[in-house]
Amino acid sequence: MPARKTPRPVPSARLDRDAWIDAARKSLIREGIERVKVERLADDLKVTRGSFYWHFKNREDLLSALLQSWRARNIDPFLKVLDHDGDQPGVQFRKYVNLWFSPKIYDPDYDSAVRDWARSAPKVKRLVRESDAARMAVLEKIYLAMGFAPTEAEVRARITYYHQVGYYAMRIKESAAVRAALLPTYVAILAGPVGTAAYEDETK
Amino acid sequence: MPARKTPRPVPSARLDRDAWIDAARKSLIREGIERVKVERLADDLKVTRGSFYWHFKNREDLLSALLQSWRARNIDPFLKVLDHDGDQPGVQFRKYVNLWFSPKIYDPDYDSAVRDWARSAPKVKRLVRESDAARMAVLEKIYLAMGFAPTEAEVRARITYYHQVGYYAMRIKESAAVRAALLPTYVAILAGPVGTAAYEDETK
DNA sequence: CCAAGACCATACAGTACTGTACTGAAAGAG
DNA sequence: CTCTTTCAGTACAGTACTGTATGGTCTTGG
Repeated sequence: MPARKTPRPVPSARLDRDAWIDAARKSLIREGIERVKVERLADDLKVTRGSFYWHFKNREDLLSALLQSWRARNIDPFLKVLDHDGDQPGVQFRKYVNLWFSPKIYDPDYDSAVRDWARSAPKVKRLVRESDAARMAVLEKIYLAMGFAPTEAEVRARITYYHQVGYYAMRIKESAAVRAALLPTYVAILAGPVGTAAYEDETK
Repeated sequence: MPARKTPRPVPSARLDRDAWIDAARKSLIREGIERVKVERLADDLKVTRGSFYWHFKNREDLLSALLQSWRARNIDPFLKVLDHDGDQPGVQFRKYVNLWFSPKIYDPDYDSAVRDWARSAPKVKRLVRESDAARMAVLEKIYLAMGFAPTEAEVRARITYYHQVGYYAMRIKESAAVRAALLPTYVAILAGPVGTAAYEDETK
């Protein structure tokens, strides 16, 4: 094992696996999985497909790598919200919601595109279903900690989560200002007086 | 669709435009627009593509016919909820929500599939955006009539509508019983005490 | 400097699709 | 019964893709 992998300042324009995966991700988001074609990606990257078949066994290989990259990137941040046991529910709620406003961490278009992909790919469908369940369970725990009764906590978690999925599925492009202006009303309706109080405590 | 065609008792197994559009719709819902191919549809319908190119100019012609059929089928019912001015807001709300539980009238999978299609087709994107705005405006009017303040009516309309889009985007398959059991809690959270009272008045 | 790997181009074979031109058959109107 | 319309099959040309085989060209460690 050569412990000395030179961290070089990009001397060559040559590609690695990640370059292809990245191109595939962009294409997936813009045009859907059925238009993620080896030939087109090669054109985008200004190389021939010869390069691709050196890095990947075939198209399927690329797609499963792409799916793994999505998993690593768009799921974990939501689960980590519960990591600090000392946090008040209001803080956890705020941390969770803030992720939806943090494009550097969480890319909702990527989520929507993978969700579309799941339509025709059972493997993808399974992974998306698991991810949704995991992220929704976090919300439900937060609502429970806020003091809502079990059924109500479940329904509030659903409404909050589905609402967010729907919002991004609709691909609305609103300014951050507009979203921020409506946020307090959202919190009041979804988290109730308890949530609002806790939320405001923490934003002071 | 002004003229009335002869109501024939299906003497021949021959196809008309609608047969192709119907096959296209099913394929769209199951596999996405990029897999709606003339060749595959011909296989499904057990004919050759010779038939297709008699009914349609080309593939694009089929797709735009498909989009029109979606529009006629999945938009109008929601707009008609406001037709009877005499209805109480609670009644209108119930009528609206009931559409989501009426698979014979409204097909949410069709909606989601068209929404996916919109990703890569600007024309579709525009139509979907208009449809969403129209259906959401109906909800907002209902909430206003219930007595909510403008901003709150807007946010409640958003939450309700996005939530529904999200629910169907996630392709959850729950029994009607489960959904019915949670419905009162949904109504209580989304429509508040006012909506609940009106809703219950009308379901007695 | 030079051999070994890492990366890319070229050429080929094959598949799935679109669209056009033409031919064939079957049903209803006269 | 024939003629026209309506629908479907056949044949062809062309495009966009996948995947394989093979050879070429840089880069780097020894």
